[in-house]
Amino acid sequence: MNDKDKITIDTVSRYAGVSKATVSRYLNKKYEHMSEQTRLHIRDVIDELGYRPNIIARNLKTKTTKLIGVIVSDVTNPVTVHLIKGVMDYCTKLGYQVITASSDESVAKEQEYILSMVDRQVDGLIINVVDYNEYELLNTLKESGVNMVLADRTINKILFDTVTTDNYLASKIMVEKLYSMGYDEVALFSSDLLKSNVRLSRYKAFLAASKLKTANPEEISYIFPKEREDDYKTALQNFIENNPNKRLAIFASTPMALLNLVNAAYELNLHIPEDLGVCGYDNLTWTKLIGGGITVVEQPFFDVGKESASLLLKRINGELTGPPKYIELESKIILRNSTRNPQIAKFPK
Amino acid sequence: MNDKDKITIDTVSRYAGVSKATVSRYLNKKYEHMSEQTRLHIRDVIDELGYRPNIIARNLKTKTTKLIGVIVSDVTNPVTVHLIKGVMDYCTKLGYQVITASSDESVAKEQEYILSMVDRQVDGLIINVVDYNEYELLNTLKESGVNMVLADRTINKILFDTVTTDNYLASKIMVEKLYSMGYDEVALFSSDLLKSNVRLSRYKAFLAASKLKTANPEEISYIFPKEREDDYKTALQNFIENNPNKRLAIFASTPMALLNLVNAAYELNLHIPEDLGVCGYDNLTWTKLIGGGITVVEQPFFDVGKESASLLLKRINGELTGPPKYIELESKIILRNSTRNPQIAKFPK
DNA sequence: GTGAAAGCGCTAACAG
DNA sequence: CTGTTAGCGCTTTCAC
Repeated sequence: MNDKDKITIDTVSRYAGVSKATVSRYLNKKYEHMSEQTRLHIRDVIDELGYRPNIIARNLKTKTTKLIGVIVSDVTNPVTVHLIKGVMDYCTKLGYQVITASSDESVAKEQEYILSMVDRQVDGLIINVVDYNEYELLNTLKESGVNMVLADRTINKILFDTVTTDNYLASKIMVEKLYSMGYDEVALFSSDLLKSNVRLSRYKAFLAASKLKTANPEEISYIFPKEREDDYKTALQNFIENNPNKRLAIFASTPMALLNLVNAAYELNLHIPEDLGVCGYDNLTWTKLIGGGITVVEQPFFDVGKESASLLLKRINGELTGPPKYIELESKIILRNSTRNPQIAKFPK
Repeated sequence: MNDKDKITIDTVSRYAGVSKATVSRYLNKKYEHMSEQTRLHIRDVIDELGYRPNIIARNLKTKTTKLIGVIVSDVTNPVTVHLIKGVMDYCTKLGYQVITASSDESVAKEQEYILSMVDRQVDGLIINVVDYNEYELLNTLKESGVNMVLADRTINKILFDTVTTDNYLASKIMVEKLYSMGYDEVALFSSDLLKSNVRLSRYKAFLAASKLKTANPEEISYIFPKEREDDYKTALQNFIENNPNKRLAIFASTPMALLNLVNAAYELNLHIPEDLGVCGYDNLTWTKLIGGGITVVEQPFFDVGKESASLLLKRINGELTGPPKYIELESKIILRNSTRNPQIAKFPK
């Protein structure tokens, strides 16, 4: 970053005894109408000088930055992280770089980051939206032709290409499977579902799957807006006391709910799977270990990222036109020990 | 991204009936020598037009991008992720944006990403280096005055500001604590330690702490370059068989080793903490749950990121000059159930 | 307090 | 096959 001896395309052209245009052609690999001699010569001069083109100058001229902005609701989320990796790997391979931000579940931050990325002239945006409501800015962006794809979380009005997973279907199958394995009653434990379509879909799927098996699925849907340990314990105790002599299972529709559920079971001295069947989202490391393994729904998050990037770059290059696509990738149910053994739940000792 | 009706500083100046220079002053909040009237007027025109400055053009002129590059060895690593978050939060607050890449433990990729980020004129770089060897590029960068800080992982020659954690000290204390709690023999389980100073420090600390307590600490240092489940099982069995009638504990110096160790114990039907004391790195979610909680060393990774960013931005702004700083942040030992109960190990049934 | 003009480093017609 | 020229959209002296 020394200022004096900065080497620009001008330096190179002077040393090589050619024009800047020719050097530029070389840089952009437009060798067609270029003598091999000058090509080699320019190469040598560039080598010798250690010249590196200034991308910013190029960006200004070409009005394209080869930058993709990614805004996720939480970078530290162990699941989201694979989405980011999927985006990165795909983008990197095609010569794009990725600029990341974490909205921390705040719509205000999300908007702020969208704007600052657009200001920075990113070629496109991949967003894991905080809220399922479309807002003014999104419409404006849409109108002004900003390339954007929604990953994982969706908004109610399909304005942009969207890549997500089969939350409804996978959850429905999961719950149905529990019943068909021999459980008499399946409850839902979920984190707060106010803002995300993802959680809502899983909830609806639970209701749909339970409808034919139990009287009031709403009554055994436990939602935990505060994620308080005690609430989980109370709910769990509640569920068991209200269902004596039944084989019970719980579907925890978020990793947080699953974690808290497992913890509550531990604290109440309930054994999994002897006293209680347990399954949930997602396939985190610890789910392999606890109680000999917990049955989970695994979402293809790397692929969600990859597919999002793929759609985005296709839009950017004009390879894809027309109305927004909506893609659901298939989740996988991983059966483990925690749902192995439907039995009458014993009351906590 | 419409081309026709693009609104530039020129549009604004024309509408406002002032010069581009004045608008530029407004944009950069140089209100000192500016009548309130024109200031307000320009504000209104900008509002009305919905003008947004083109950051790229500004970057080209000012030769500063307010972009920070972060290259980590693995973005999906649940620990690293907090480092990134620390960097992001700090940078965002100061108006910088973060461009991220994952070297996937490849020095070649690391170099490639460094170069492409430098080409993109990032103001500075934060790197979680793959290898402790300094290489040519690093020296070149150093000489050309590129601002760079090394986070978590270090290189042997201190070329750049470095922020890491007290790996040696924390590991030493951890092992000493195990002995003082009543364990007779403490083994080390570690992932491959070829390339990272982090792992090497922990290994050396183990040797130092064990020296006075046991004859040949090297012999009970188990390294697993392949991370194969069976190797863990064999090693564990080995350690126990060779130490009959002793209270045994294991220090797993990486999360991977800890995970595999716990799994191996499970498979061998060894109970934690009844048959075996276990502790290790890092404080991942699942360590709270397994066997009523596993004792771990928790590294302040968010702060490592934050401090790295802080140093970097200080260098960039010239608030910090002189030789590279080397900072070790303090880890915290979290005592849990897994080391609660030093007992004679029973042979696996 | 404001404007004119030059230029950041590159690309892309258009000539030749 | 190569050079000339005119910007991209902004900032920044230097005048006035």
